[in-house]
Amino acid sequence: MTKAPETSAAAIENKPRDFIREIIADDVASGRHDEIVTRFPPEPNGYLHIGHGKSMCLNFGAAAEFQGRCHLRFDDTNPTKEEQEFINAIEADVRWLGFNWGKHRYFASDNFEQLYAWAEHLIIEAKAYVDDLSADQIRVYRGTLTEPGKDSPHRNRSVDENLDLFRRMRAGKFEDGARVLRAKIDMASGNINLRDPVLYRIMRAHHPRTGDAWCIYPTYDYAHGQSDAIEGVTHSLCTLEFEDHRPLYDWLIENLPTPSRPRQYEFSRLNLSYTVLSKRRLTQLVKDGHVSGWDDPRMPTLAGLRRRGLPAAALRDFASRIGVTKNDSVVDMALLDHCVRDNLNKLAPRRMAVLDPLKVVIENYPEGESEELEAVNNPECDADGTRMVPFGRELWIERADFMEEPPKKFFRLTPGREVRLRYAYYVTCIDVIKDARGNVTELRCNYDPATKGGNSPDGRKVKGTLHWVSAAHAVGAEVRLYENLFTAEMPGAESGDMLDDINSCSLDVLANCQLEPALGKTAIGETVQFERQGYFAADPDSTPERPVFNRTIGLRDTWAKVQKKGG
RNA sequence: UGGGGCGUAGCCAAGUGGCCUAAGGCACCGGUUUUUGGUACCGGCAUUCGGAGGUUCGAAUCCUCCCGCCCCAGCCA
Repeated sequence: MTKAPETSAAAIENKPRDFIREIIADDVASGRHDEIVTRFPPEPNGYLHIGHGKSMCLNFGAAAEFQGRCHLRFDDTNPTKEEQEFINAIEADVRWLGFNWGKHRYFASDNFEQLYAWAEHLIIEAKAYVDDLSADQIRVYRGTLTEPGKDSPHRNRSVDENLDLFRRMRAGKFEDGARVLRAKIDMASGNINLRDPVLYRIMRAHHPRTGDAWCIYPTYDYAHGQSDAIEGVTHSLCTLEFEDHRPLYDWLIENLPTPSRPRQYEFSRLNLSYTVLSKRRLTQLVKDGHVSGWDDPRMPTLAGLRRRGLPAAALRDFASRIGVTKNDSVVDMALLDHCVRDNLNKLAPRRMAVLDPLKVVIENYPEGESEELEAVNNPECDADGTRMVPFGRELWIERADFMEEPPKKFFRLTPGREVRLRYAYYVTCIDVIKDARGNVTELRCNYDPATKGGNSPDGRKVKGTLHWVSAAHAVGAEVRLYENLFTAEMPGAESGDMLDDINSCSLDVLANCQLEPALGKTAIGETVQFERQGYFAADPDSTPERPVFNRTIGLRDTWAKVQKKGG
């Protein structure tokens, strides 16, 4: 059930599935490159989310389809925000999603010495200069969106003076922020990125990779394209907001003696309804404690989705379904849900678990006895075989599966009605026990021994089939039910503050769930189907005595829809 | 008001002048099967492509104008 066959089929047919692959296919056809090389370039300042997943599927996927390679490159040019913890987490997430960078793991910081040398080259060519203006002054000189900027008074320093100043910047002779190196392009350009962009800034910060070797650091614009060129990247794919950086990307490549000529192409970033995907906002959710951490199962981070129980293959399937374009779009969360159900339906073992238990006593079943009944592990996969499930006189069923006064289309248990207990027997409710306040506390039923396994020899039919757990054998557990983190499709769209749309009911912890015995041995991270309810993944918080499950996603529930319609 | 992009159904998205009275998927609505009210299967769901003109025998695809939305004024990426 992996997606690999589909991917290779697409590669064999060599059918571009989006405009990026079309560009690559054209370049392959024209023989522009010997080998296609892409790169996935995260900054290690946070955890990867599903939007990065889309990017990885594009970069690693397209490279593989064209027999090329994809590098993992950390864009680590700002040591004030980057941490080793994030580097480790990112690598784990890329691997989990199913991608392999082989020996091609790079850091922009690997290139610091070369980047510095090229900066001197620009200075010597009179294409870069050291500016003494403060950050505030530079902003003023930059002009506005509609008004051109003004040249800095230091724009026409001599090459020698610039070289000297820049060397002293590197040598730590100046305070943080005292000077910057700027490209000398065009202060009147309509494109603000071309108004003498900053290439280097002075920043005394400990870098996770280079430690304290540097006190000047290159900016993204200066480091990124040159790192692409050094690595031999042919297609540098990024999101739309970098579109107007492309002239600068090209300017630098054209004015530097780089070993190759990469090209940048832009596609639209992923937006998903009912969640947020900006690193700034995800960081805020974590830091302000609205979630338990980066791997909270409600988070759209890869770590969160993994803990929630989403299979990596479902995420890859999702990526291929949403496509790659330049349209601003918001993908319906329902599509992700569908991909998850589709994958898990084929692969997840079936088990029985009662989330909200109601006691049932089978009056005509002998006291103190029990038996084992055969249950199918996965009707979608015969090879998964069967298992034995214990049955006894006292059972747990789902409270929602009984109604004393049922509405018209309620097919489940009700006084006097016969239903099937899945893989067990037909039972009929003969009495309802209540407490002083009138709450149902227990059901008394009779079973028909001739219906063992769940079929009646006389061919009589029942409308309802219920899941159940033998009370004597049940394993107690905690189950965590999740909903979307936000109640609005686009959090914060109305008020400007996403917190106004946060869903206060996004987590519901059920402490008294009863599971069939086999569930007590579920491996952490494994996702199973609780029959008739949904898919659930064993959480790392589980202990041998008490498993904890996260609801990955519920089964489609047409009964809930019927109920809703009925009133 | 400068620069750069984008507009095909509720959502995503094919389409690159004639086979488009516009693929496919999600969602939704019907129905069949069913020991999961799950799955699977069948059927429905844009005479119309942001709008208006124009070119053409013929336009979602070409041209013109207009409208709407997104991004850019970090020494963030």
